[in-house]
Amino acid sequence: MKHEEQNQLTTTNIKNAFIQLIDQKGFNAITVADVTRTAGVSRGTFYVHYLDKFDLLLKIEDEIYFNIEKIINDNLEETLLLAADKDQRDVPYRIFLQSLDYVYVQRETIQSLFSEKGDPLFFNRIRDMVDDLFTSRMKETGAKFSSVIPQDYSKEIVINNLLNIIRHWLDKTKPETPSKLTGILMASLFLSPNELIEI
Amino acid sequence: MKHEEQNQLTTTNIKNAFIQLIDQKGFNAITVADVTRTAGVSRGTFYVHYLDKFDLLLKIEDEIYFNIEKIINDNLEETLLLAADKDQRDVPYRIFLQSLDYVYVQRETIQSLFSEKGDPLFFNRIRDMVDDLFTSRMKETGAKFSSVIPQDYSKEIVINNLLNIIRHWLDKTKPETPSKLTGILMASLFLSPNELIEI
DNA sequence: AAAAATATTCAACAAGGTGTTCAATAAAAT
DNA sequence: ATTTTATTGAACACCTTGTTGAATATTTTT
Repeated sequence: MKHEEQNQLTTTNIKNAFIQLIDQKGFNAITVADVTRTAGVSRGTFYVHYLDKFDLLLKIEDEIYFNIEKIINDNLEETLLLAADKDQRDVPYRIFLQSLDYVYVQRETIQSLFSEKGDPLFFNRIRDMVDDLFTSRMKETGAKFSSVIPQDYSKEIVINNLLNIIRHWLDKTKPETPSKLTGILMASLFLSPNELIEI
Repeated sequence: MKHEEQNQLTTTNIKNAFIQLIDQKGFNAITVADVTRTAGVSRGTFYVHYLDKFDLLLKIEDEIYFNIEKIINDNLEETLLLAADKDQRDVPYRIFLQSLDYVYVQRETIQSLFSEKGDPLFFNRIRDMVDDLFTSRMKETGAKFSSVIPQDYSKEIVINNLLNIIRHWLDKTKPETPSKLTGILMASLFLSPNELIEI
């Protein structure tokens, strides 16, 4: 086995063991010895690859974070090139669908990280990224938040609505297909809480 | 000083020191020695009152949890006694206002617990409580979630909308009055994300 | 083929936190 | 006057941490 392959194999084993342990006992309770025992490597090896368990967590999260960011950015750039009014309406739909396709593939890992046993800050980090992209997009298109209620609350509602739905989706044992959920997300944009309750 | 007063004083000092330390270094990084040093008591004393830092956290959270639960329950019971259709409409308004009055008084503590440095599970615990009360209330009144989108998503949106707004409120350096926020919460019930964005 | 670089293992280490225990002190309650 | 309660401070064994160094095996370079 080549050095690069060996390297790859070890870090993959460590990462898999780590996710497995998050589900079992939760991130906080994990020790480095737990991870190396589960991964079948020595404790010394762990410290060759990572500073500590936080560094390992960060590296797993970073990969997901930057992949999602790229998917959204690529879609936004494509849209700018077309610049026809008709195509602009598809933007959220396309972003939802392509992001969800990726999230669906990685759902076991993402679900573990998002869960109570995982890293609560990761959800916030993703939320802030979406928030930033959304905000700069609004500036570009000249859209503004309504002032029926204070603007910071409007923003909070719009962003959190989307991400809470996705988080709920990930928690389900039998999640809908990404395509189905994209439909739900699109529909949710036009529904008020009051309309979701029938008396 | 009487024994009971002394007891009270010590636990209060410990609790205050604990909240202060959550803001400073975050719950995870806190050691028992940190708490006792800040509170000005010996480490031995801490273990007389609490099992560990998790027990201390739980006791602080429990007080807030049960107070909020009581406020909501009292309002729901009152409403059942009146039973007139007109009064039923005020129910959410009264619950919001009275809950927020309490939350506002305790906002420093609650904000610390809800923050990234605090205990992310506490927000979920409050959310689940509100969810349970809301669900049983809907059964009593015969209300149902709409099926425009799957019902579990409808529920998710309604509950999270309210609690995310409150969390955002707590994060503000200059939060609105409880009365003002009650108005925002009531208005949010009739607004869809789409209506919150002006193109 | 020989030398150098890389990946891993194992054992040892000090440092720091954990939760327990116990003797000592002081004040309040009985 | 005696007992109960609250606190202190020190000592204890245990665990996890991150570091280090010597040993081994395999791959890469020369």
